[in-house]
Amino acid sequence: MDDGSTAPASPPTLYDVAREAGVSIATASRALNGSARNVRSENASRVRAAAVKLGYEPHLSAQAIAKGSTRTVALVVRDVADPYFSSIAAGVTEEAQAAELIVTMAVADGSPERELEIVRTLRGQRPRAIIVAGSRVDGAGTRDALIEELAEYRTAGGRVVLISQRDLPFSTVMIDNHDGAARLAVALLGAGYRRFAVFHAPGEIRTSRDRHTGFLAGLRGSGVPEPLAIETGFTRAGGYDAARRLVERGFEDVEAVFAVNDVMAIGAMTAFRDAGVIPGADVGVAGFDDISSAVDVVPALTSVAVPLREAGLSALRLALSDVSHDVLMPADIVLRASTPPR
Amino acid sequence: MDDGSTAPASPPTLYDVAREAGVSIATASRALNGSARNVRSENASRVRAAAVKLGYEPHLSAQAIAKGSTRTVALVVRDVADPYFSSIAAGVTEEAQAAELIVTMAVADGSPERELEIVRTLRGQRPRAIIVAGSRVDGAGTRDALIEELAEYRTAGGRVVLISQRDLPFSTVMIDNHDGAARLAVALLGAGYRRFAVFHAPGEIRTSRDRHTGFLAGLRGSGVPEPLAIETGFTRAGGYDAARRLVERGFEDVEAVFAVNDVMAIGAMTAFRDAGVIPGADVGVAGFDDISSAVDVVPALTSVAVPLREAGLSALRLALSDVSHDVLMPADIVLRASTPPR
DNA sequence: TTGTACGCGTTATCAC
DNA sequence: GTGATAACGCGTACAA
Repeated sequence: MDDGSTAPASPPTLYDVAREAGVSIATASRALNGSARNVRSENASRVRAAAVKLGYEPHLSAQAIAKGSTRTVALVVRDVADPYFSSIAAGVTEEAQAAELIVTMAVADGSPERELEIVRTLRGQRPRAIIVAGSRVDGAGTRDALIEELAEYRTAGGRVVLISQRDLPFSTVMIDNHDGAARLAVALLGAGYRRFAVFHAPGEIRTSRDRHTGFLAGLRGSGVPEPLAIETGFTRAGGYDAARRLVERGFEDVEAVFAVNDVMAIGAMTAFRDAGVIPGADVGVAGFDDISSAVDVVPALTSVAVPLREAGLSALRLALSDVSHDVLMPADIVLRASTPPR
Repeated sequence: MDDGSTAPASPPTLYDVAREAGVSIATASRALNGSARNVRSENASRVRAAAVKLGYEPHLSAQAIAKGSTRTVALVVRDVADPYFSSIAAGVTEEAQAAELIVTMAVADGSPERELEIVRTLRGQRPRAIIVAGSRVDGAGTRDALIEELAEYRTAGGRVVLISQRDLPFSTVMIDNHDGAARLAVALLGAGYRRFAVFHAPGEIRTSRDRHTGFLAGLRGSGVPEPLAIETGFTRAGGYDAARRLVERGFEDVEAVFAVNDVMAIGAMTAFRDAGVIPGADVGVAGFDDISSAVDVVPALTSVAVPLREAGLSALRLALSDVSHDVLMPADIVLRASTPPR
């Protein structure tokens, strides 16, 4: 077919290495992988030399199929560019490197269908574990389908770990959304705030809902009026938009805003300022997650600190251990200048 | 060996599906993978039914070894949690999903040795392409080793694409660091600034060096004094620290600071403020990258916008195309309140 | 249209 | 210690 001028250039195989070293393929395998130390050292070094000379690198797929197991873990997140998920991803990859595992990452983009499809393809990789970081959305048949897919994966010997809320029957690294938000509410009450608005995402997003209801729970019994709820996107743009709408509506009846995550809160702060409203002075603002930029914004953002990187670390550790339980990541309230005492 | 109470639970294979459907393994393969449409539709549906019933998912490693190619691309970054890299990663994964490719990600953590080691293991995956996002560091033998490793991968049929500067002999998506910084310098001169400090990273970091020298080049001929150069880390903490040092030293002779990336600039702004120095008013601050938080910081940060996500998209597209050339991502100066005209 | 059989690169089980 | 050789799960000539 080809004119054959250039070879198809396929990578060297173990067979090539063995031939180069003048030994059998079996010996070459042993020398390189060394499941047993029973190779004459002279031969071993010849093989190693041949390997580097040829630029040989073992074919992981071939190893996987021969050994019946991979050194791969799969991670699915909603959006890598979001600091929330990239922090988790950083934790997972860090722990993976330590365990000499390769991590493959997929982005669900907030779509349950996409998420399901991703888990399906990922299963084909036969990864040691699949870690799904909180893009979970309630309702729809996709939820059951996802459960089934993950369950099949598990019965086939895979480990699955979820990060966020325990709303699916799998080991999960839980973020203390409800209680964290409740304690934030109490802290804000303590700072003298009594009239609130909550910027939240649509109800199918579990994380948003838990933080929202948690906040309300924290307020309960204090006698403060029911917070104004403004629904918007779970993103910076969503926060910006909600704040803009709040200003247009008039915000005389709200002293502080709780946005269910920091990027929303930060977007809201900018929107406020763009509208001539000074965050911290004219209106308090609080978020959730305590992403790193929370301290670089002005005024510094009150938030609920969640050890995201550690959550990633624990998730993989949990996946690799053979016990199956849950882990709760603590949430710490951190009051900053965006909610000065009043 | 085992008491056999619970089966080892290995995933169903194509063979199981074939048996369940009452056809040969070849027919099953054809029905599911469908390289040709020559399967009686009745059989085809039986096979598909059997597949879903058994929860079958093709073993990607087995397919890879049988077909001789994977549907995988590898991405190596310095730090996922850094918005610079996570934006690139977002672009790469987005394009990958579109091409139905799985992306495996590794973190080099700023260590050339680690980077080399990563590329080596990644080669074992036999990915379609390896994309290395600018953690390149000059000097040391690791550079040549990396070149050789990537070259071997390429001659073995792999595609390699670099993101950042064209300092290695491979297709690269170039960020216009030098020229962007030069134009920023000109813009700042135009805004009336004449005495500068530059916060830069150690010289081995190419990106930092290029932006630094580019800035100096932009100043050249204008007759302004040589900028004060402060070396620090390439991170937010580095920026914070540099600013602190500058304040301690006294900054009467500097009107504006150019930090070679935005996270450094943002860290610097916070440090200035912590020291009672108002960014924008007492000292101008400019960064590079135009990460999303640049507009959420106060005052909004002057920066050089680089389409990072697009860089990721192009990188993968370039890797998949069979031409081998370079792509230059434009850099746009965006003047904001952190460098008001004076 | 379908099934048999071989090959992909590797590990593991044997004999030697 | 070493070398054949049979797996591993799948694709695909080739023959039927």
